[in-house]
Amino acid sequence: MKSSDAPSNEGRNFFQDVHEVVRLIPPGRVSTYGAIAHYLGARHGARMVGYALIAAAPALGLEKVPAQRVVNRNGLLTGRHHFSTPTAMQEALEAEGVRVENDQVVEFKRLFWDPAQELE
DNA sequence: CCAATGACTCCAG
DNA sequence: CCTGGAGCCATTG
Repeated sequence: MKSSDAPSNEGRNFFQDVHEVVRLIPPGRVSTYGAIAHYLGARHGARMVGYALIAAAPALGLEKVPAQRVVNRNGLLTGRHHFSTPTAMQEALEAEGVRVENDQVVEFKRLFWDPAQELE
């Protein structure tokens, strides 16, 4: 197994790790890609975390990954376009008690949940 | 195998 | 203060 043999064999481990952290996010809280990436070691870059959620998108019904609780560092719902509906992400957040205004999480800094800090 | 894209982040002007 | 460009790493074509 070198390059084109087992791409998702070990890679899936990374996704599963992201899924676990995202799943551990308490209701009414939000996290960021950078925080998750940093918790995993900040070696993969924040972008990979987003890709992990894309890979987790079909897993939303299987793994129950609350990707709506994951936003970018600005608290902006960058990935809402990847949801079933462009408002699904905001609706889900508001259902959790998180207010979203102009595609941005209100009091995001206060609702920010850092796995490396909370889980330590 | 090489090139392009992307749910991001940081640095510089 | 706000806008733009480069960096990073994995997935996809």
